Amino acid sequence: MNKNTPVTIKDIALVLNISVSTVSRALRGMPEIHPDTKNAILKLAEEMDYQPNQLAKNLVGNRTKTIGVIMPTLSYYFFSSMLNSIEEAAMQAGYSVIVCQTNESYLREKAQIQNMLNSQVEGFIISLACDSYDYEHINRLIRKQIPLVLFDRYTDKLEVSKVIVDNKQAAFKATSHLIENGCKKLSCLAGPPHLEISNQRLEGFKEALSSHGLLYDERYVSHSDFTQENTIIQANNMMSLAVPPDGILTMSDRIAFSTMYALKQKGIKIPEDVAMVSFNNEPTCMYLTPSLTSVNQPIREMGTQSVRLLLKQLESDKIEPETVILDTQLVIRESSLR
Amino acid sequence: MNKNTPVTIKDIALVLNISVSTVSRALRGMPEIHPDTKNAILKLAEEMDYQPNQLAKNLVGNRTKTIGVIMPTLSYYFFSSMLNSIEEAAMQAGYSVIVCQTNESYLREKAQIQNMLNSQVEGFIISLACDSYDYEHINRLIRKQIPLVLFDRYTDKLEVSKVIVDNKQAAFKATSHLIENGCKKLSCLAGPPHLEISNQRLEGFKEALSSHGLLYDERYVSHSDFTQENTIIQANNMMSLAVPPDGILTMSDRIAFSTMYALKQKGIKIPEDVAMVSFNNEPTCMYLTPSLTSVNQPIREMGTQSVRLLLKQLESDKIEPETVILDTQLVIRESSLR
DNA sequence: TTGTATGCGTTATCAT
DNA sequence: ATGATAACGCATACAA
Repeated sequence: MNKNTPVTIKDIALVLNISVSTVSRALRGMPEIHPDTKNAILKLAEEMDYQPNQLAKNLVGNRTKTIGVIMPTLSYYFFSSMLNSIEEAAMQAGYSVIVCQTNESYLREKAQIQNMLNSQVEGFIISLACDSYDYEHINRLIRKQIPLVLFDRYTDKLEVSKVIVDNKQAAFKATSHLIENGCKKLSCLAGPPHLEISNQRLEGFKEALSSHGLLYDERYVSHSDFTQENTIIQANNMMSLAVPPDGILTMSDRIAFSTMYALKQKGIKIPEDVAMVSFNNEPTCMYLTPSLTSVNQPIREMGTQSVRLLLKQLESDKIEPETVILDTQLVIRESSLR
Repeated sequence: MNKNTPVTIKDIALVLNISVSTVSRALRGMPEIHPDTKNAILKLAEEMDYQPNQLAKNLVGNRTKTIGVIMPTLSYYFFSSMLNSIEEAAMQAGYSVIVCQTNESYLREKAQIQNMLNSQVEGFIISLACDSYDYEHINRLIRKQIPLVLFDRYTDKLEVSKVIVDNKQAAFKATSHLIENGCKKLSCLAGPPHLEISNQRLEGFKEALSSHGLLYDERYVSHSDFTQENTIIQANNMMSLAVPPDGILTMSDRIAFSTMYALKQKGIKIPEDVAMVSFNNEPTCMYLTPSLTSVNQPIREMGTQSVRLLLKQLESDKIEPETVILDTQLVIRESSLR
């Protein structure tokens, strides 16, 4: 027996010598149907191991009840955890989810959105790739009136629904915490400069400095992608300044981990020589020595809200873009206390 | 303007007053077509922003060129990294990938496989959930002759293609390494007992003991799910034995991280009091203090091989199950050296 | 309660 | 080079 072609309602109808519509109705549990026929159909379907073809269903129904999720990567807890939360919320609403990773590539982002569109996803939840320097692909979605929500990696250049945290305020709190713990010379290892989220956090950093009477010095700010190699180089540069910083704010735990590694190699003590605060509060933070102080984002809530905003667009006839701004908590651990 | 229904080849045909078949041919770049008509069609398609409906294509073609990947979770580097590697290999072969996470639940595994099946995926790459205690859902795939590859979390109860590492040997090497570094009383924090992978590693652990003249003592072995709470309890129990272990083999970095955390709380020094070796070599291993010795699995290679085995089944008419066993490397770091 | 006919968007076979 | 028509698997309006 070769790759057997799947059994269809037609096959069932043929065997039972009835019409496909009757089979279709029975299988979907429609009311107006004779118990006997219904039972016969259900029994045979079971025996033949009938599986409905979702493609066909979706095609005729012109609905897929599927939402597409675009992630920069799934190799970081923040995003994979968001995915979990989105999936759960979506499932509760009767939607299923398909995901893809852009690996921070604009091209892949564009291509994947296109693919999902062709596969008839009904809406998108997107966190932009690092090098998404233009937004034409997103604008197309908007023009096509495809429901859409951005989270975390958003941009102000688009009029869309977003779920974000108050990044400026979070960075302000984090930086103030460093200052209050005695840091005088602060450095910021930021993310890519064209990421709005990065700039917002940098703003908060600056404001904290000035509101505590400290001077902002550009030489103490560097922009990194999230790679380990790059980050280590930048961290080392920073510590080689004539007056090295005594406190560092990193904008992602990924950056922080590499930085701590670099400092450790050089025998620089955390928090004694340099205090550190970071963003994301990945589980790894608590496993490090010293454990890492980090800004927690309410991942579960972000997932729920993203789905909520999307459903709102999905289920009503278009609606104003809406922005949900959630609170963060600074989770204080050893790396910033002295 | 309301949620505009997508433009189809029919719409294009209508506007140009030609037949849909001509449009279809032009769009697919078939040869026998007049340059003028072709250009007109392409131009209009562009203008109307036509997007082919993949559902319809797949339905008529009776192919989706899609493979389904079932992961226990994506929140661990090993699996999310495998996903990357699978995606890359699949893409090269012209297949796309859809993923889902079972969250270690048998029920979700079963349901998700069913969903993907209904969505006409052509084959599966699966790593079994922790509590997949029966394999009937997998057996159905086999009976239906759906191409299938298991990786990492496999079982010997199924005759299917697998991509795994030599777990017994890896555990043997890891354990021997501990013994050679002076450990006399070894403990093993294993995974769930019904996971073949867990048992294989336990075998290797035992063999290493006996081949070094050490006694195997069941009290020094515990089985944990991968949760932090559970692991911490078990680690603490282990250290409360009359003669606590001076070396611990953990079967996953997730278990190791929690264990190290527990030991740190109790002021137990690693590696001085207890040396540690683990499995998976997640990036976090190098960030810990002490850095964690861990068994590396060739993730990229595992992904490539999984796809290769799947393609083999996909593209020929059924083939004998094949098992690929890959080598591991023990990456020695501070946690095991003394 | 059941069957017939039509359509979902696309490809493919056969004519023309 | 182009068009008409059937088909993919299923749902549904309408008839019977």
